[in-house]
Amino acid sequence: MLDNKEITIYDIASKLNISTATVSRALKDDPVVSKKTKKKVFDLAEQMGYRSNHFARNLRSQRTETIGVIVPRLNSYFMSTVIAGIESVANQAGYNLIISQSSESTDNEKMNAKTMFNNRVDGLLVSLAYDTDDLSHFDIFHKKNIPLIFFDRVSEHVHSSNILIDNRKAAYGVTSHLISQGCRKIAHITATSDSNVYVDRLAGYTHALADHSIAADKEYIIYSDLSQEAGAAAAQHILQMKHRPDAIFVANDNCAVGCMLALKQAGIRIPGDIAFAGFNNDPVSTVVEPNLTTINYPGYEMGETAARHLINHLNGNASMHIANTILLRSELIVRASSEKRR
Amino acid sequence: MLDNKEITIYDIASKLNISTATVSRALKDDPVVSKKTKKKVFDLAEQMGYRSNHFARNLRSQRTETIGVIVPRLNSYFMSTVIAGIESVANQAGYNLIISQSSESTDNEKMNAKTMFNNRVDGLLVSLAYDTDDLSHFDIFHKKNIPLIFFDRVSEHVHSSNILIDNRKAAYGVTSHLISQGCRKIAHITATSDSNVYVDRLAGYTHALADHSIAADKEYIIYSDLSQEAGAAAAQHILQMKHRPDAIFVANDNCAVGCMLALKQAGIRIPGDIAFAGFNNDPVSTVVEPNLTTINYPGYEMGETAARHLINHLNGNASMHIANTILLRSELIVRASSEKRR
DNA sequence: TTGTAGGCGTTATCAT
DNA sequence: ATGATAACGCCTACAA
Repeated sequence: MLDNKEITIYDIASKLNISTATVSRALKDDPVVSKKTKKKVFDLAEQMGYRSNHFARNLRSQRTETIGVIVPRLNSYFMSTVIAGIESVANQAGYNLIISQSSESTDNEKMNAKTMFNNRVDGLLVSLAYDTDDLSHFDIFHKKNIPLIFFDRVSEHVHSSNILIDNRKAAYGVTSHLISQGCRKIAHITATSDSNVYVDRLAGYTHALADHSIAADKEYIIYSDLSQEAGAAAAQHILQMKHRPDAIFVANDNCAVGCMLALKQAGIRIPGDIAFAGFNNDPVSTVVEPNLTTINYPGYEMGETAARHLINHLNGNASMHIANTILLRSELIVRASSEKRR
Repeated sequence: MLDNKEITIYDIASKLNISTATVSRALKDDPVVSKKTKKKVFDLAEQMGYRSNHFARNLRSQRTETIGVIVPRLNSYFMSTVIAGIESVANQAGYNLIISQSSESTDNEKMNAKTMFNNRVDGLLVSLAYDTDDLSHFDIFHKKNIPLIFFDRVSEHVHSSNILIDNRKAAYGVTSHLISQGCRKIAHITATSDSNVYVDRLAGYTHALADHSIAADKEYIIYSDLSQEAGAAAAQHILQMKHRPDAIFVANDNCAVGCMLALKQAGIRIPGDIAFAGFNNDPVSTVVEPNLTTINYPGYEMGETAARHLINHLNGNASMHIANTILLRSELIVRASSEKRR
């Protein structure tokens, strides 16, 4: 038995012989309505299976209670963790999430942004695609005063906040750690991307070398797409180098693992011949043998922070302009892959 | 400079001295409108920065172009892959996604369902929480004729479709494979859950043993929460068993990996002493050594199928009642962890 | 081919 | 404490 007829406040009002205005007020617990009336309204609404119509409400109130999320990929450990964090905060605060992925394509990102805009999200959380440099597709949000927060893959945009970790510092720490283990010929595998994430990690690596008076060698900077397969390919390249590195710092764990496995297969001992460090603290880092030294990247917390920051702003509880950039703490986790001395 | 004033079809109509009806029709490319008028409308709309108001439209049309998704957890490899699949199809078809996680709690699931209902999703895709057995919180959807599709963690509900793999058959295949490798004392690590997923895998395991005239031993069925830590704990249990198994089939890869690592640490050789098989084809399965034999679970495809199925139904292109259950193909991937003979 | 006008369900403003 | 009523922006009979 289907009852497709939706109950509206008119139905409740007419049954109770009161006005829709009173019903509307009662339903939102307006203190101006008498307790008696409220109870009658609540009970009847419950009994008739009333549900409020968000669209009518949004149409009136010009708010949607919806947050848009655009990420490069949904199916990575890191990103799904971030999204779990966002969801938990948003859900608690009564906000809905609409989520889309750019698949690392700036064109998709533009379309996604437009969709979000047309859906009139109250605010937007974005992690940029690999090679997005022009941010003009986000201008419309600023024009309509819709708050925009970038996380992880961020970009300097005058009117938006950024939430990220200090990639430079983290990479500096990793590299220094490798140096402290006696390594001098340290390679770095990074992405062919201008994203802050990889640029900053490279900068941290470079600075650490310089601070320890180790000459930088261009040959030791290897560009890839950071996939596990790319790690294996990088391994082949490394095997053929004249001056093999004695340590490799990879910009993410997945790629590090691919590289490690391939080198091991070729008879290289880790960390004996080559020490290893990754980035992210992905689950694979505790599965690969030896376990991978890495940076713990607090994805869940980043999601929570981004969502909370945005919602606070929407509620007028905090000004987004004050905290233009929020840096989350990250930490070095030393595991066997880099312990040459113990 | 902010312009918060929204452009409506009224603005366009009055500027062009035509009616809103014509503008509305032109905007949706109604063939009844003259090309000339259409062009004028399009151009002006573009120029004025018009965007249609979904809420007004939804309020009229009683549709939302939104699909709700409820999953137990967002941050697992499998689930994020499924969601990526859903997103790609939904986005292509012009549907939005609103996503929430039950965190394996039936209470959360109920709240999520209610939220989805109040948001008037056009349809709902659900993977059930660990211990949901009563499905009455989904009755409201059926009452309003809102299509509901379960995937992976499903349940027999008269009015909904299920999309899953044949867990029983897959588990039967895994177990038979282990038997073919010469194993006779095969343990199974599963979840303390009545979910079809684990019940069916257990059934497949049991049947395979029976079909090969191997006596089932209750001691060989180990219950856990299937986390990596639980795998390690199971390993301790196994080490203390009088009659140690010579093979272990674990209901997911994560837990299998945790168990393998702990056993290896204790000096057990894999597959020599104990062969291993998991389930899901999670990335860790190709990182652990030896690589883990597993079942390839087509998560992305499952997401695509679920979304496509739902959208077809919403568009009236296919009846959901015809295909009440859709089984996706899964396949055994044999890797070193189970190859006793080669 | 275009226009008129009513209604989708809610909320805010003004009265009472 | 409650009611009447006008928006919110769009769509679609029906009329012209």
